[in-house]
Amino acid sequence: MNISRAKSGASRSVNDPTAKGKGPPASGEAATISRTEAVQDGLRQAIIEQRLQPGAKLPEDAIGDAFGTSRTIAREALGRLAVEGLVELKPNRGAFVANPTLDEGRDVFVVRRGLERIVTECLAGRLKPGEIAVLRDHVARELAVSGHNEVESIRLAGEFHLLLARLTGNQVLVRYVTEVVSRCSLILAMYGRPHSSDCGVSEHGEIVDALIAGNAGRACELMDHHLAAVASRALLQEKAERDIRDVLAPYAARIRGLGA
Amino acid sequence: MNISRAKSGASRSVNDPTAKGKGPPASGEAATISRTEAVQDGLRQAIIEQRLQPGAKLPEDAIGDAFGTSRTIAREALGRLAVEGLVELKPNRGAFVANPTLDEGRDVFVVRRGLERIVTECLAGRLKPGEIAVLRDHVARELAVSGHNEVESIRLAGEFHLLLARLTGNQVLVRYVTEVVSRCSLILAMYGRPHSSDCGVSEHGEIVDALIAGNAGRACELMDHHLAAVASRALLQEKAERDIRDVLAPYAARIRGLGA
DNA sequence: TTGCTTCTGATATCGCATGCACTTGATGCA
DNA sequence: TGCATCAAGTGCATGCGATATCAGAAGCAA
Repeated sequence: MNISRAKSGASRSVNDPTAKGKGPPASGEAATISRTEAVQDGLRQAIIEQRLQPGAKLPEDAIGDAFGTSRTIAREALGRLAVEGLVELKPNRGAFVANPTLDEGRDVFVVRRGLERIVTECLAGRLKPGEIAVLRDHVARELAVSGHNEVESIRLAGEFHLLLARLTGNQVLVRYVTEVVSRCSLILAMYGRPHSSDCGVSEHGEIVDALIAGNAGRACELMDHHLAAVASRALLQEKAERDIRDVLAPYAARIRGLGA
Repeated sequence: MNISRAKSGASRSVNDPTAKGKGPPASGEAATISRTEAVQDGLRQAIIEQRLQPGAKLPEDAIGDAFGTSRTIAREALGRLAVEGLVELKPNRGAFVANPTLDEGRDVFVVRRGLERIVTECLAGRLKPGEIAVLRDHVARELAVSGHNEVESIRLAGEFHLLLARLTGNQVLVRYVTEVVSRCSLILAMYGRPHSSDCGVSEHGEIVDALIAGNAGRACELMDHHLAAVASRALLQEKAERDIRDVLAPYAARIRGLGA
């Protein structure tokens, strides 16, 4: 009844052409495909924020219900998230929140460092005054919430990197950086230390300075160190025992001890 | 009748788990989702080989018919190709083969150079004997067809870069490189000179040599020059007048001349 | 009357929901 | 422990309403 047709208010409101940020009919990836994208974005957010735990099952029915759409839309969104690497599709079994291994995490960070290096090279010395203002403002906001709003802090930190990517004007780069930042968020949530998973704000500021100065070499170096630091904070072995066998190993040992 | 159900021989044969190249059930992007992927691959190939001209309409019905599936599958394949950038989706209008502008082409090449730089850094000095043999063999095959089989030559050239990416073992990298190589193929076909759109084979050989020698710096330099050369050959203005307005401009001028 | 613009109906195709068959994993039973 | 039965949920095709484009008709100006 509530899904009788596109009259469901929630999904309709989403469908209205709100954020059409792109240039008019110019570049490739045209206007959003509405509902699928809405569900995709919602799920992505939920996964990144760990509202959906890694490994959690994502039944098409349940997602359709939750978003007020049919399984068709849910299914398509899941397919795209699978391409992004945030969801794992098991044939005939369904979709699950990705549960990346530590090695996969390392791979993602390797690619991210490479991509952000391109961003840095594209931007060094080419920032316009207005863009500089936006960046400075962003860093200031990061500084403001730093220390007393963990969630927002992490969100802004990711946003900083996306902002840089967008400033290149290179849509391909934007897409890839968006993807790896998402995946890194998930990986950080899984393996990072609870309270150090955000970027160092001061490092962001330094990077902006180097970009403005037009010192490409230094900017790249700073960015790379910055990401290396994030990665090393993220990819700690300590929380890497998500694998059930590792988690259960000590218990199993205890039991074996009893038996012996 | 022929689409009564999964009895259609063509699509079934495709569905059988043939190429499951990936490691068993290990990493993220699990087993292929069969039919959708088959259609996606078929369309991708057709686009890259220019059997489907840039800008050509891709109706769901027609694609479904062609592949012996329903619109559902065709639709999903088109959606994924849109994410890849090979297809453009216009809301309520349908799908079209991407028609990238020269600027978009440049963007893709920028990202490709960055990605392949990562590949090179990952590989330098770490190739195992078996892998070296595979690479040498591939270059030899490129040399063999070079000059008298344009199509195969281009295919092998792209394959060389994919091969390198795969050797890194980094699945994220593999996916991104695969995508940009596809898009570069399309761009080369659109804007490149007819007979120089393939990679220089000798350059491939040199890159392999540098990788084996473990000279990361030189390998990166070679790779970057190589791709810069490909890009410069590709992104010529001369064929950039695909935009109808540009193509017709001289004719319009003539008419205006008559009128005046 | 001729040519141009605008309106309206027809058609093709999309967006989405839903139904049916089939696979998979679970449960009960020998 | 091994096997048959069953339920849950995916995989896919298809139907229905919606939307955009196009052809032709009507209206209007020259």
